[in-house]
Amino acid sequence: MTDATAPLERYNAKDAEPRWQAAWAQAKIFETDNADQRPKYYVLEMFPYPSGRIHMGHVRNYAMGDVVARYKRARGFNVLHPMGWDAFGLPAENAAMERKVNPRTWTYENIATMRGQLQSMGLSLDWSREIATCDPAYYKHQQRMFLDFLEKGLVTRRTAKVNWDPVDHTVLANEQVIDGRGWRSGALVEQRELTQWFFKITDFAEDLLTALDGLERWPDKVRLMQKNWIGRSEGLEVRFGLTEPVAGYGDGITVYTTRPDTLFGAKFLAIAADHPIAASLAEGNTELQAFIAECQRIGTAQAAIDTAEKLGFDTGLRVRHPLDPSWDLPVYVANFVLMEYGTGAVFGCPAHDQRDLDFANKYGLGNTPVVCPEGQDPDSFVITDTAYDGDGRMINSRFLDGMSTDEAFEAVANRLDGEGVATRKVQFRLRDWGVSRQRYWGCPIPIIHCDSCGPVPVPVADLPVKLPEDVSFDQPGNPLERDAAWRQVPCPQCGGAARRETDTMDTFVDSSWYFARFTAPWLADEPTDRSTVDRWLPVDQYIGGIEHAILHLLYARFFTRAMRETGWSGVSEPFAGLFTQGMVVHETYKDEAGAWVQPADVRLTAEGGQRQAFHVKTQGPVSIGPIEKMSKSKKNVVDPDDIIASYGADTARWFMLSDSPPERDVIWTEEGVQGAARFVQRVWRLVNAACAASGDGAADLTLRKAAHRALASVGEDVERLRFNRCVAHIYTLANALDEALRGAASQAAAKEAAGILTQLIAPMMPHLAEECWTALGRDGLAAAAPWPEADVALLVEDEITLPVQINGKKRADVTVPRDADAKAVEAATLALDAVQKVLDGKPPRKVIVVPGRIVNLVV
RNA sequence: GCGGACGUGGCGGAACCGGUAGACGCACGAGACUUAAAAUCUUGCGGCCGAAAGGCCGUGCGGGUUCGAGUCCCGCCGUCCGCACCA
Repeated sequence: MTDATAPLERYNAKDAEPRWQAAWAQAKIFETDNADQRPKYYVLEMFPYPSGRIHMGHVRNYAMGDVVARYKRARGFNVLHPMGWDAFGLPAENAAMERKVNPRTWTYENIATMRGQLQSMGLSLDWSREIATCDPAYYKHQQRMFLDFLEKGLVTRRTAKVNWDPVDHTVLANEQVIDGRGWRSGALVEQRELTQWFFKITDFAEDLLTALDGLERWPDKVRLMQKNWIGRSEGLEVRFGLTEPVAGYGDGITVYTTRPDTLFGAKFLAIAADHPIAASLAEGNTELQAFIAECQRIGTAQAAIDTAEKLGFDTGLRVRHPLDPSWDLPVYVANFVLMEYGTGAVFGCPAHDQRDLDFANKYGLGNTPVVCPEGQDPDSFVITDTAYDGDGRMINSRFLDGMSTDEAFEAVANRLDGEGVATRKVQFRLRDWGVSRQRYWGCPIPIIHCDSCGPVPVPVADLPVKLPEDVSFDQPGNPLERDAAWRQVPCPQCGGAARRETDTMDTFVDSSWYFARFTAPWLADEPTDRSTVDRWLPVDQYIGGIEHAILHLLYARFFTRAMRETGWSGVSEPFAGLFTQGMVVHETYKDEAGAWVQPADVRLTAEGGQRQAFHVKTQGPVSIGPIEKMSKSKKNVVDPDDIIASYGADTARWFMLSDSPPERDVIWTEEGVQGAARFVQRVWRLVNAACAASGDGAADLTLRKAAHRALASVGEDVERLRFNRCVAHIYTLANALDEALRGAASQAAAKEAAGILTQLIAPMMPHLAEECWTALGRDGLAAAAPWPEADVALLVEDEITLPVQINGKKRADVTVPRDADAKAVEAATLALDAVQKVLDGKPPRKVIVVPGRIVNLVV
């Protein structure tokens, strides 16, 4: 019943949104009080890198987090929902080189821009807790914890082979090398020997692995990825005695194996090219030197590894089999053995390892099967070019014959262990986290190098070690190394001339504890306050991209444990609930010349279902390409500012939450945004129509049921982060309200339903909700209103309609009272005309009644 | 190669513990209002047969379990993701 005399003005987002943002800020309703005694809820989205402008991925991420924050607030929780900036990193230095701006200036300008953009989204953030990791007030505490970790033995400095990114001129951690390339630069990574600082993440390998089981609100996928990354295996370190000692090395080679059961199938030993014994042997052996050099050359390029043949070099050395001193095995240097894993040496069992088999076949070493699959005749079991790596019965293995592989493993382990030849060893794939970066724009490592005292920690009282402000980027490399004034300092221990560590910390260190800092970012002297951090952590709901499944999420788990060890927190796990959202993707467009065209320049038509695209300027045809992740290179990006300017933040948020399940990619389409914009206006019309309703109330009960059903469903789905379903429930309620207004809803019932609709949209479209709240004449702010309780009595129907199947096919419906028992349902079903016609006087062979679900007759 | 996830209309997707497949939205068609367009409203929309009532087919493919399978089991095919010489 819309009032036709005075046409309703359209909802004006441009006017309403800043107005409500100001109202929220003034009421300070999103500022969180640590002393508030209500149950806490900490919701956090991964903080952004201040690259310049926010992108649609940010909009999606923060829209989701904001729904949770606003919903939990309405549910009576003391919600912490902070925002900050992951502000150190290479792009600032690249900008400095390209545009001659100071990295700090560049970063803070970006922060200002992006803060404004986030604020225009209407996010319910506590801006009073904002932090930037490049602020000395932040990294001071990171330096403090570095020193604490050092004292606890959780930081070490050692020479190691590291991944060197030749484009970014810095070292990368293993986690930061993707397919042999730097995660940022995409450059092929080289191996270099450097002295570096390491965080001893491997000290926690076992705990990081087993604790994954307790992270029940993490995606299985992420837990599995971390599990594989940590890569635990149980095996044996076995010493093979050399028939003759090697000068400068010793008289035995230790290998690591997870298959000691197959020891009687051994045909050779293989050692890594950079194994110490290989180095000893290479002295004076130019052939071996050449082979080692060749291995190292191939070893740096991932592509080569994929195709590289198994190559070996017979050293001429012989070792004795640990279970039979009369049995000698040749020792090869092989290109497939990694020095970094295990002991850098393996024994080869060709029959039961494909790689060993390839190698043995190439060098004519033969094979002896020692594990026979169940059901296979041992006498006819022969291995030619496919190794058998499964379980079975031991054969050709002397005292092991007849045992299972597991029994044989134990028997060998016990025997060799008893003889002092082998020890059981749990091996991890995970390696220590190298945190040294040869870059300027990062947290300085608080160490001073003194020729007489070695590396000396900077005294806590002298923290922070601040980055020098006046730096030049006119030369490649790290400006800190060239800054003599900054570098040269007296040794804190002996007072002699010394120099600062010029490496800075990996920026992943910065993001490994920011969630803890948010709990009390104002603390000047300490990183955290124990009682505060212990009350807020773990984060109840963390939301971010899947790309951090290993990197950031593993580092943060380590760092939280290290903080626990050093007393800065009492918790072990940083994130109790994790949600990984999908990407924002978009169609790609190309003009006739094959150049990428940005969506803003494309006009789409769809006459008769045939989609066509034209360039808005030239009117020339544009071809529609595949849907891909938004990227600058393909120009398929949509600027959030443009969307907010033309449609408003609520429309952008609503569209982001509609349709696609949040963990999947969402396809950004112009039609979709327009659909969202239409719904914004529709809600506005409905709420106003409800205020003007004047029906006799005939539709009231139906409407109230619909409203409370939506209320219950939306609540349940927000809790499970199924925002696309929330959207569907809200549409259903809007349809019901429309229907009821056309029918005869009373004003009271219409306004109640409109009020519920307003509260349901409030977490997603908060500005529109405030405007509707005011139109409905409700007090205060919708953002501060408690969540309405669903009336359970309205959720159940008195009568239910069940489908009736005959032989599994639906043939009729039967309507029965809600609490009808199986007998009554059966009787009602058999009385149906449609059923009687089929039965034709005969009784059904079987009747299945599932109360509240279905009836199935077998005839 | 190893590990994992997924496969439903023109599209995004829904379907809880095995119980009415396609909710909700987008796109599209027809109609109303309008001089016209936009907006809005009504209506249709998996395929085939039919005027309709209704019937048959249908959740990647082939089998199986079950009164009943998108859902469970076995075997294929395809797509995506992660790891990748890890001993």
